Amino acid sequence: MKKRTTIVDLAREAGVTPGTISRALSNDPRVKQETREKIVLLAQKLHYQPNLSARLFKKGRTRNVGFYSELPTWVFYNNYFGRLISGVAQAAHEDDVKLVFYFSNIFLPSDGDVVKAKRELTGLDALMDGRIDGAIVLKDEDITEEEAEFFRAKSPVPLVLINNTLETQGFFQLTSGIYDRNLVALEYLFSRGHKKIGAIGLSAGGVYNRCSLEAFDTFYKKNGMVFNLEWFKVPPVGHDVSNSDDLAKSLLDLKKQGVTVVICADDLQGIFAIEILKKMGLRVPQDMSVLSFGQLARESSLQAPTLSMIETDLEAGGRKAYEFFKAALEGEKPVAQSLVWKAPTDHSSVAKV
Amino acid sequence: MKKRTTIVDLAREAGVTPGTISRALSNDPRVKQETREKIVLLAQKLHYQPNLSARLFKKGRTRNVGFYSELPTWVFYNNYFGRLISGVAQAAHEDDVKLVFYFSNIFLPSDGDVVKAKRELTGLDALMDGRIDGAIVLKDEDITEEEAEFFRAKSPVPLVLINNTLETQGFFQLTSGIYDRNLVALEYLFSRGHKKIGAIGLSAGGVYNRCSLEAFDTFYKKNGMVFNLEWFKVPPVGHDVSNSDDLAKSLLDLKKQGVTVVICADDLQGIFAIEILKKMGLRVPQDMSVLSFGQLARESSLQAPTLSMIETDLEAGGRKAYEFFKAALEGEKPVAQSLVWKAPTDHSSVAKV
DNA sequence: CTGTTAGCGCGTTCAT
DNA sequence: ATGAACGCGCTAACAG
Repeated sequence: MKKRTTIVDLAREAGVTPGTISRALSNDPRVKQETREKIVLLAQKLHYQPNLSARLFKKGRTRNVGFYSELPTWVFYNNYFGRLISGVAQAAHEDDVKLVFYFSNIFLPSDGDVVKAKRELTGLDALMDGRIDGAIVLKDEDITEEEAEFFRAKSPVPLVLINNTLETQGFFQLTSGIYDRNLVALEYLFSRGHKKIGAIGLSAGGVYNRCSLEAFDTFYKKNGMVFNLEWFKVPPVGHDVSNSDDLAKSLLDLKKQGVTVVICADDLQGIFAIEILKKMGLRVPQDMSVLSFGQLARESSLQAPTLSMIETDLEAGGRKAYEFFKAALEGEKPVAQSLVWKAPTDHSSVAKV
Repeated sequence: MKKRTTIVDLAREAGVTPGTISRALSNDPRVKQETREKIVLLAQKLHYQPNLSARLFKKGRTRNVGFYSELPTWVFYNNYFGRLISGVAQAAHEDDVKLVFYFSNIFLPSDGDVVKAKRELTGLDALMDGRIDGAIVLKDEDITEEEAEFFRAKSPVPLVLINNTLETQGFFQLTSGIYDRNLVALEYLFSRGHKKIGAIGLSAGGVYNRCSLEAFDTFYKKNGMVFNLEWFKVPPVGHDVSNSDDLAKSLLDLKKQGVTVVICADDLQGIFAIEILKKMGLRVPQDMSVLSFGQLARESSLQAPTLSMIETDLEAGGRKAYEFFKAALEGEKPVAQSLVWKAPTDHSSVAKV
């Protein structure tokens, strides 16, 4: 492998000092035209590339933005998170900032070393390693107040929290808006005449179910009705949220109770639900409508006539997260914002009751 | 934002020199136990985090591996490339190396600056910016010999080429094996009795069609038969490879010619083909079998009874690419390898002819 | 055992 | 218009 040609090599070759090279290549007006031309030519000839690491190191910046994820690497082929990341990547690229990935170690075995074990515990520590100017943080669960306090006080790099449900003081945040999007869904379904609305949650104990239920409860109360807790189905602990057997059992029970529409946690769950309903001999959406959140994956678009989506622009969300990172770098006052969710404009996939 | 506490701050506070701090924290045996403990305690108290940028800068390494892509950022939510990237990310993470993304600028407008324009032209130049120890390169088309020559001679960082079809001397390579996988497909289909095999290609002029056709030609000749060029359908230039109208026309034509199975370029194309065949009143796989390559996306798994896949472990491929990067760093001799493609073991989705 | 010095590659002074 | 010197944070070599 070829050794890097440094500014010193170039200076030696050109018979000048490194300072002159630096000035010549950064278009400093105080350098003789003739010298500059000679240097530029020589730089091309020797294929000199300034070492950005060194340059940025001196400046105390890295022009790297971290993306921290506590989820496994399937975020790279997941329609939801992948699109979010895609947005971040685009914004960063246009800004000539590199996107660097950090994954938590919580799934890896500890080797017993205390320092390492501690790092594995919080994971976020790694973001303070000096290799990034700040990070966009995708937590699995809400950040604890203890963690928040620590990073507010000690972190030399700003953190943008995404996918949090609570507002954590002192951080830029882009929440996924589980509560919000369920409200949008409920309003939409009410407008289509649905009164008995079912839902399939995610694994028990998580924020998704909590926030969703809160939205259901609030909305039904506001309309002078009571939400039946039996209509909110939570897959057994440890089960895949798209497990066919669980889904079939839940859907059958909902149907028996006269539920007319089921809200699924993600598009995949929705697609499976539709398949199961059809196998049960039910017509979708006439006998049961199915609704979910996000953007349809390309493969799922075949389901478009039956699956209705409460939509959001995830790539725009990613861009927004990057903007927050930039704002935080500039020292601006933290802002919390939710993804914007919109009701469908094409009503063909949700029955009118 | 808090200022970083540096090794100097720590040294001042502890009443020792930076050298001692460095040794104490890197478990150098030549430091008194008492001193080390004092320093470790103080480091925790002040939340000192060694600046990895500085540390690695001195060592002349970055512990960053680049992933260069000439494809848009949908690689982040694409089932094929996303899984490949996922494998790279896992391997890098386990090795405590960060994954940094580089995207080509070929889709962005030039601002007229000559240097920038040149960079936008090749794109790969950016990989020599000193921020990474090497890179995994996902090109859209094969690397030109001119480019190859340049990087062989001038690049201070090793490049691992993926998705290339040609073997380029002097580089570690993981080819996607378009030729190979088609051979596997053809052998499998012959073993199931198929003699008239159709295929849908990608946009005209690309390597995919070229390599596929070569495989078809070779295989048929070897078996004393002639492959009918009419059986290889190429979508019109500029059309989406899953365009319904084009697919319908192609499939109808294939059926008329007595073709019994169609090989699709990717799983999405395959899924659409199945839908179209069904709409045309044909039974899949009895009247026409559909086969494709890769790993089924989760959403596509609903098609399992009808869509047959020539399989490969893409995450393993990503890991392999990372191994190649490591080997290249160690100065090992370049190796070219193809993804390993396997015929299905469950034959229910391909009819016996 | 610990302090001192030098230097990684670069940009930015301050001189000349 | 250019050279010389310094420093970013850290580690390694050399002293003591």
